[in-house]
Amino acid sequence: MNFADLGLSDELLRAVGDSGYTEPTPIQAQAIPSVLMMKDIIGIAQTGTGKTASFVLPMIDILSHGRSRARMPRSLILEPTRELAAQVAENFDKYGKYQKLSMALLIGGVQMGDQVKALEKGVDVLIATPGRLMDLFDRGKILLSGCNLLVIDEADRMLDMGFIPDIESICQKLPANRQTLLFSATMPPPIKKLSDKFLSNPKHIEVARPATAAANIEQRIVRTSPRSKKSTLIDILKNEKVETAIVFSNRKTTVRDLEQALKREGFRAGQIQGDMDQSSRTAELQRFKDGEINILVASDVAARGLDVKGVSHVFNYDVPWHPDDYVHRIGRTGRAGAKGIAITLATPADDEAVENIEKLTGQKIGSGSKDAKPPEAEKPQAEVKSEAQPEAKSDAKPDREKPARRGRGRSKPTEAANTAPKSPPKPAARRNEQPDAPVVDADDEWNGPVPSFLSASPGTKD
DNA sequence: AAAAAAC
Repeated sequence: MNFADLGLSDELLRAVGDSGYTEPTPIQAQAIPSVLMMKDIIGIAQTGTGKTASFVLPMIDILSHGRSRARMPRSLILEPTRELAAQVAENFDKYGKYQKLSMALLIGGVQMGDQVKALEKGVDVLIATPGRLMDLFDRGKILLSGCNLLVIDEADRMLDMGFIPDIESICQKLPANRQTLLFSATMPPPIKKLSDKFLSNPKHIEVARPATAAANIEQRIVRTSPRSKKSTLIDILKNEKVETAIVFSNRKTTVRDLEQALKREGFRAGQIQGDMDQSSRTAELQRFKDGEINILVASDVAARGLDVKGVSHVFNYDVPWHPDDYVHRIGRTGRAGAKGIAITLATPADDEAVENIEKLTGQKIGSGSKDAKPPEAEKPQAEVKSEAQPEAKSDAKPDREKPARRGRGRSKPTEAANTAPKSPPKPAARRNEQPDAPVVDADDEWNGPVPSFLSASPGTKD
């Protein structure tokens, strides 16, 4: 399977090729032809599966025909956090470079002026967080009646954040005959309801079981006490050769304190959390990507979706109270089949939270992937659902009009394109265009500059 | 228990 087989334009294929990709990930192979045929889609996939490109690529081709009109964007992408929205915008830049496309990034925390100006000129795609979008809409700056393509990304996260009423209200402002793509890592009932209400006859695509930890991430737990937590972390950071790490904490205040403490210890540390103004958030992330700092202390604002290349370690300074968050956090490392190490600091009070995580992932944290088999073994725990069929015979074609088929039935290990290949995990510094572990790979998500010591030059292949 | 998101 090759990108060229998916029905994309030459310009787009060139841009994709420039980025060093040749083979689509399973979700891309399944979604792209359908999106091009204007079908609705429900994609069950986490970030890191190549999900973003699965809608960005076909959208660029769809939008390259036709013209935008003032205040009437032609498509809309909704994202839960500002950083994710920015990340998607970067994808449009990267893959749309040979086509002319206008876009506006509508997120809070920044001046409205430029956003309004862009809207007035007319844009092909709007990438937005719900709050700012609603705000601008209420101010009469946006008409959504010409918006024929809607993407709801990270729907379950939107649910967590209480955005569903906003999403519903936005959906109702769009033309009824639009195309809608909904992506979610899980399908809790409210999301199911939402999709029943706002999607018509969607094609279901599921590429990875939600809430499984990737086999290439070595998970460790370190028992400690609340009092000695900080010194424990510092010891590990010093003794283990930690190249690049994201340190997650449950509280914004802890993030702040910890960043200070690490700096005092001489670490090149920075922070990202929601109490910082947007410019600082952006700047800190950039410093991390640039390699100016190598330790990013973060709240869960950075837990999902953010993909900075080459993060060697993830620390849970606090055990997350929702087991889902654990999976998302550790997914910031070990991408693309590279090895990653996730270290969780646990105090006795965290016992229950740890148990819940182990229940969810079906593996003991302490022993990580050690007690089982090496990552490249035949059947790692965190195997992708084998039902996702990258081969997709010709049923990428329109004939398939089954509604709500929750394709649970088949579990034929097909061609194995989506089961872990034999190849050994690639070193973290390697670029990859071929996910070994679809649960957490994805160079496609983040497109910004990368710490030079973390990544090979783009386009470099093994 | 927290975090995120508009002004």
